[in-house]
Amino acid sequence: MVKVRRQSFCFLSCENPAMATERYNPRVSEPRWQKAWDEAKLFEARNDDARPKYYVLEMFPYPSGRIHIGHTRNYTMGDVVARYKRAKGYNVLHPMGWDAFGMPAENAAMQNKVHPKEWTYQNIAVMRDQLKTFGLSLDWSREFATCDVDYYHRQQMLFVDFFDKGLVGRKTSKVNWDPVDQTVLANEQVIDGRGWRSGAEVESRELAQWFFKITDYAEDLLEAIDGLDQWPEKVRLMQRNWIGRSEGMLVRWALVAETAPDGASELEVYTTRPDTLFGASFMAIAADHPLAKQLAETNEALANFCDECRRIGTSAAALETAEKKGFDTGLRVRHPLDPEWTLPVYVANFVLMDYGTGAIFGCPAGDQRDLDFANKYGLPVIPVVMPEGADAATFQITEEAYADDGVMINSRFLDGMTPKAAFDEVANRLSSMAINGRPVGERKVNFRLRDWGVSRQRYWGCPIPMIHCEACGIVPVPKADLPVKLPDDVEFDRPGNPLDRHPTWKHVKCPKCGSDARRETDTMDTFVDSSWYFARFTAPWENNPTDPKAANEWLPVDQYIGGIEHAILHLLYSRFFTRAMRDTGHVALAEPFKGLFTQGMVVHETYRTADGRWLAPGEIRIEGSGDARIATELESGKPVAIGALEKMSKSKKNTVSPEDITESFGADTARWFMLSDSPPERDVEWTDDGAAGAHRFVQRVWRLVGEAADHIRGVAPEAAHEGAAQATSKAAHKALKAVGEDIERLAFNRAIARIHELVNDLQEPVSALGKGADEGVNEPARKAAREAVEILIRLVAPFMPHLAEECWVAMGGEGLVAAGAWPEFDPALVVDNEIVLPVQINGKKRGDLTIARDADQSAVQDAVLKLDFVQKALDGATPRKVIVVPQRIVNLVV
RNA sequence: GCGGACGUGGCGAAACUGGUAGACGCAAGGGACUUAAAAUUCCUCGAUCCUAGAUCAUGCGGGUUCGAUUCCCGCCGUCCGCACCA
Repeated sequence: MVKVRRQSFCFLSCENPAMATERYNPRVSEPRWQKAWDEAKLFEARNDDARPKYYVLEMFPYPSGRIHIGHTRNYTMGDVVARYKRAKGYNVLHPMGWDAFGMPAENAAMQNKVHPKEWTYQNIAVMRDQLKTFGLSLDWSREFATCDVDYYHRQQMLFVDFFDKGLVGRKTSKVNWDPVDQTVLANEQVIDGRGWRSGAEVESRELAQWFFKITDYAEDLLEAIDGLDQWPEKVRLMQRNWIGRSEGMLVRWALVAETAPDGASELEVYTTRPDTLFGASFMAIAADHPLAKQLAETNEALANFCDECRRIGTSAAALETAEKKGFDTGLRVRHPLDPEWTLPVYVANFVLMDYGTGAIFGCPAGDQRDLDFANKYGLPVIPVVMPEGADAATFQITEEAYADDGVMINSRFLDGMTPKAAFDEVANRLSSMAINGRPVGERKVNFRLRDWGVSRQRYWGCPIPMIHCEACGIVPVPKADLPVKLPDDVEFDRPGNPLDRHPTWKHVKCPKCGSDARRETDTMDTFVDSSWYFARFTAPWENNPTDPKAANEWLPVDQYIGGIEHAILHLLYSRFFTRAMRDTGHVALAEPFKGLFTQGMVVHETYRTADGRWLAPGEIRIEGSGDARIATELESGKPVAIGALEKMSKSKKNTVSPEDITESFGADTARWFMLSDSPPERDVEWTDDGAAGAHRFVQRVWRLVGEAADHIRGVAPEAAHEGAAQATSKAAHKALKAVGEDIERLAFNRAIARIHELVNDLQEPVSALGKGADEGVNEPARKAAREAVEILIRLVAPFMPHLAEECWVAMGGEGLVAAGAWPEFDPALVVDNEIVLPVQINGKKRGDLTIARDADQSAVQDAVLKLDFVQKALDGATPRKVIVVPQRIVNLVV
């Protein structure tokens, strides 16, 4: 059988005289209803609406040029929630905007000689039109792009406020330099030693950078994760690990004077295991430690070793198994609890300068790295913790360190304690001792989280509103002088920052002293732009960054939907920003996103020719099915290898464009398909069969409604509580209850299954309406059918809003479905008076018992014992045990 | 290496706090309608055994329980995150 990729459909019913209904034509209907919603301004949220609010937001897109089918799944999920909540009576805010600054616009400028601004706004125009064909219930009146002067103006105001509040800093530090993009990257943007966007190997450079002091909030950002109970556990865990809190001590070790270089008298280390202090056998410092640098000046071998460590440091990913290496500096330190005991100081390649103090004490018995190191250099290994019940006299550590809980040994006054008690004992002793006027030991909480470097040496970003003055130092641009606008006349013929080489832009007068000064030419990391857009949506017309009243009413976002790839960066930055905005008076809350949902991707098979070219789905033909499928290239007729399901990407050409679907099947079909079958958090595979199946269902609903319409138009809807029609009403009300619950849980695939069931259940009663029985007798059936079909349309509406409107008209309904209320289910119709209880014998199902719902335990038991198959199984004996689980099951043990 | 998630028909999956395993859909096979196709519609569809019916089936091996896809222990596999964090 040959399958053609896309089928054409005749939209007129093809010559079936029994059914006069035309096929549903989305190409005509969809634009009509989009226009109707638009004209009614249905989705424009008002800030003065008294109804309870609901804020649903999908992560806004980068305007790369085309909307991707993967985007639309994300937006469809949000749209189902938005439409459902609107129907439930909420004042819903569901906005859309564009994450519009960033590198690709500059790349386009370099390659195609288009100005980044022009490129970006053109892309936005195209993508906006594409999005609109999906019939999303978005409030387009609040739309903005982060590259709008209006938006980045307010971002500069925030930057100045943060600066005044001490939340912005500037420091010279080692940064990750991306040699391809010629810019600095945050730690989070370096993945396996490579730039997250360019993929180039990142170099290490010293630069003066602007920082947001996210570490000021480290403790709070960590603790508040506990309260984010509507976030996926996975994301919460990832954030906890990223922040990486540890409790330990700073310990200052005195240097043995004869071995110390000029001016150095102590070595400060950070440790989480002061309890193992008596197991120490060496000190290790980072190659970049000041002491190492000082010693290297007069020790060439050491200098060489440090250089080697630095090189490994930058390409660490490949060297995960890198051997532990050290260099004995000759320096020695005194043990703080035994002045007679001195230890050697090494420079070691596994000690990081930017964690703790860049120096550690090595306890080989309790740490695998230290043990490897000690074994290599013949340093002593003294076990100080042994497992409970082991023998202290014989317990030894040779190849494997013991890092678990246990009992202290070989540790003088700590012997016999638990490590925890020993920790406290050592902490107390060291705290009360002094060295150079400071305590020898101090308790200290340390974080893995670093401050957020936001300087980027780029043009297409928000200018940092700061001025460098020789006399006054760093001076913020006065608010009255904001915005600092990007100049339009820039050249992209060379790498580097066009702002920096612009002839006039950076020359300004110092706002303080009036002398010649220089503008900051760095722009902000684009993650800054997306760290507060959700707040801006609450009052995008406001002159200040926010209207605090509006922001506080709308925020937090009730349901935020986006990709798992933002689990750390974007979400952590946004949580920081919200706190910083709180502390500068722009909002009154700390957590921006109450509910978070991370959706799966849309994936597609890949196709590749023998000579390695990727082919698009449209360039091939598939024959056969299952494992026997064979693909051939249309143009050449040559065989094509069918590859793995992968995230749709341009490079692999396995993309499906939204137009492919909307132009043939319509947006409703695409929306329905993308939410069917796969749970929303999982990936969904785009298949043509699946899309065609979804479209069949669109037509099926349309036919069902068309079939019913003639018989129920003008009939008042009313549920049937008795008689044959009751089954119809029960099916509808049960589905109504279930679908509502499923949408609340974002279980769209389950909701869709329930709607399928309802359509199956309604088919027979609807068909029966036409079979001309006496009108009086049919009246309850017609009323019940009317009600059930209305419920069906309401249930379908969040998923397939255009179809729902068209069906509503066919039924002679009034008003727009999109403006209508979600019906309420009748509790009496969702329970059955008679239930079917499965009956098990010894845990295996042997039959059913149909019995009144309210039958008590003994009645159930009596009825069960009378059942034929039970009597047969018992064969006259009495069961040893009868287990009756009310409303669930009966189990007999014989 | 550390941490986490997951593993159910040919496929996507469902099964609420332990209670009928496979709802719903896709694919497949067969029939009806049609000159024919499309569309529609009806039936079959986890495996094994000869039908009735039974037995076996939720990655593998154990355990707890009247009863386990669900809880516990140990393996195997897949995916994700972190990665010398002292």
